[in-house]
Amino acid sequence: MKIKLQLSKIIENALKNANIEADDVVISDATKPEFGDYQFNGVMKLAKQLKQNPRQIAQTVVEHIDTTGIIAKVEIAGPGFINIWLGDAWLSSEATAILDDERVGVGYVDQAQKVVVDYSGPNMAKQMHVGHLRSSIIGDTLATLLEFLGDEVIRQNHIGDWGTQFGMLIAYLEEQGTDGVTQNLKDLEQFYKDAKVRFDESVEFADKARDYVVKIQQGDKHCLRLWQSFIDASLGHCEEVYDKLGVNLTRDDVRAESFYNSKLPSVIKTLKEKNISTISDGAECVFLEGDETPIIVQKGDGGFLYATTDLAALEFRVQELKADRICYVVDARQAQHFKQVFAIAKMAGMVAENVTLEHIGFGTMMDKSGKPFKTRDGGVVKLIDLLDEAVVRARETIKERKTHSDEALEKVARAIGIGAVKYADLSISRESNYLFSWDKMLSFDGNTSLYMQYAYARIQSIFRKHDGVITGSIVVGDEIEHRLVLMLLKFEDTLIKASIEATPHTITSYLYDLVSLFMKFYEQNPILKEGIEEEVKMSRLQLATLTAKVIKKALDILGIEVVNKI
RNA sequence: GCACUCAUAGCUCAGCUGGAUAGAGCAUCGCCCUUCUAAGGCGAGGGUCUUAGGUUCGAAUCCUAAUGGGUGUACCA
Repeated sequence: MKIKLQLSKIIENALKNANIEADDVVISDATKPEFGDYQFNGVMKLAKQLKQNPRQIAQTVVEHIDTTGIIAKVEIAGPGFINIWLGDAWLSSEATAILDDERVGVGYVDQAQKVVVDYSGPNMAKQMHVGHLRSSIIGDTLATLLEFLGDEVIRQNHIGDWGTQFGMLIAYLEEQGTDGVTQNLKDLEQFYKDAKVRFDESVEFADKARDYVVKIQQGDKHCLRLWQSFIDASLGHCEEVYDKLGVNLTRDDVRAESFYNSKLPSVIKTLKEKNISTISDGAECVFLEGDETPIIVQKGDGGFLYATTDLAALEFRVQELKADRICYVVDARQAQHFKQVFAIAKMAGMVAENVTLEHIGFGTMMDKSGKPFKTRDGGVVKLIDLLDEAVVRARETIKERKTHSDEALEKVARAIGIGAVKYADLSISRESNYLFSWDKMLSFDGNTSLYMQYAYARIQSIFRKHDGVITGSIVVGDEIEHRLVLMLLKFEDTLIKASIEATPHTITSYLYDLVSLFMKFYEQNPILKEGIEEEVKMSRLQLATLTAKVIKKALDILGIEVVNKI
C-alpha cells in the first residue's frame, strides 16, 4: 500500500482545485499521535512564496481535500500544519483485503530496473573473516529487497582470485601435495601462514613463487590447474559460510577479478585515446580535478591495479549486463576509490549518464572497547567461528525455557543465533561503525531479532491455543488497533524507502515499531479470553495473522528465519 | 599537509530532502502475572543535540569556522 503517494495525490488535487501552484507535495508521518496519522507541512513554504497568511491558505486547502475515501479528518494546527487522520473503515477494508495476499499488500515498482549488486567479494587467498560480514549481509538484503519490489537483480561476487600472493600459494600447494582437492585446505589462514614461512625461509621457493605468478599470467597449464584447484577449494569455504549465514550467493554469481584480465588493456586504450590518462613517473595515471594524487591505472612495469579492474567491471556491467543501477556494497573506507572510478568511467563514456553508480558504504565492526574487532590474540576473527559461536550462545540463551527437544533446539538455536548476528548488523545505520556485543544482540529486549522472533512465536502460540479456523474481516475497534493496522499498511512505504536509500535499518526500525505496537495491542486487547464477542475475536485473530505475515516477510527480506516456538 | 567522515541521555543507537514539547533500548527507580508465551506491558527520572557564528517565520537537520575522534591519501586490493 503506497499510502504516502495516495495522500500526496489528494493534497495535490486539493491545491489544484484551490488554484494554488505547488511543485512537490511531501507528506510526512505525524510526529505525534495527537497530530493524526500524517501531516502536510508545505503550506508554510507556499505562504511565503505567495506572501499570504499560512493559516488562511491551509484553510483553503483543507476545504478542497477529498475526505470520502482514505482520509477521515483533517485539521489545521499551529502556524499552518495540516494534520491528517485516516479512516477506520478504510483501514479495516484495506487490511482485510491483503490478508490472503502473499505480498501482504506490497506492490511493484513502477519502472523496474536492472540492478547489479556487488557484494561479499572475499579474497581467495584467505579465509572469510568478520570484515566480510557486513558486505555479505547488507548486500544480500539489498538484493532480496530489490528483487521483491520487482527489479531485476544481478548479484555479482567480485572475488579476489588474482595477484602476487597466488604464486606463493600454488607453489606451496604443489610442494605439499597434488592439488586443492586432495590437499588439506581446511584452514586457509594456516596454509597462508605456512606458505609465507616457506617463502621467507627459502630463496629457492620464493623465486619459484614469483616465477609462478608470471606463469599463471602467461597461461601456463600446470600452474593454472593448480591455481584453479586452489580457488575451487577456497570458494568451497565461502560457500560453507554463505550456507550457514543464509546468504544467497552461488557460483553463478561469481565474477572474479581474473575474469576482467583480458579486458584491461582495452580500458587503458580507451583512457589514452580520450586523453584522460597520461604518463607520470613511468606509470599511466589519471589526474582528477581536486585530487592531489593521481589514480594509477597501469604500473610502470605494465601491471594493472584494482582501479583498472573496477573500470573494466563497470564497463562490463553496463555494456554486457545492461545495468541501470550498480550498487557496490563495500567498506566505507573505499569511498574515495569509488568516487574516482565512477568519475573516470563517466568521463570516458564507459558508463552512460543515466546509469546510477552507488557506493553502498558501511562502517567498521568494533569490539566493546571501540577498537576494530579482533580475537583475543589480535588475529582476525574467522567468520565461520563467529557464526558457530552465535549458535552456541543462542542455544544457551533459550535452553532453560525447555520448550524444545534437543533436535528442535538445534534448529531454533541456528535461526536465533544467525538471526541475531545479521539483525544486529542490519539494524544499525549502515554508514556508522558498529559495536559488536553478544549480550546485546541475543537479548529479548529492544530492537533485536530475538524480540521479533519471540513476537512471531507468541502469535503462533495464540493460533495453537485457538486451534480452529480464522475467518471474517479486520474491523478497527479502537485507537491501538487503528495504529496497528496503519503500521501494517505502511510496510510498502517502508520497503520503498529502504530500497531507494539502500538502508536495511529502515526495515528493522519499522519491524521494531510494528512489534512494539503489537505487544501493546496484545496486552490491552485480549483475543481468546472469556467474554470476547466472536466477531471481535476473529478480527483480532486476523490482525494477529496479518502481523505475523508482515513480520515473517520483513525478516525474510533481511534473510532471517522465524520459528514457531521459542 | 590535503581530502572524506562522524560528534544526540551515564552506555548503545534512531531522528537529518528544515517544522509543533528531540525519541527508543540498556542501566536506575516504581507498578502490573490464579488471566492468550511476564524473556512481556505501563510509568518516572535522565538532554547547552560538541562549540561559535550564519541562513530562515522556524535549525539536531542546511552553510561557514573551531575542537575532538575515525578513515583515506603514487605504482597492494
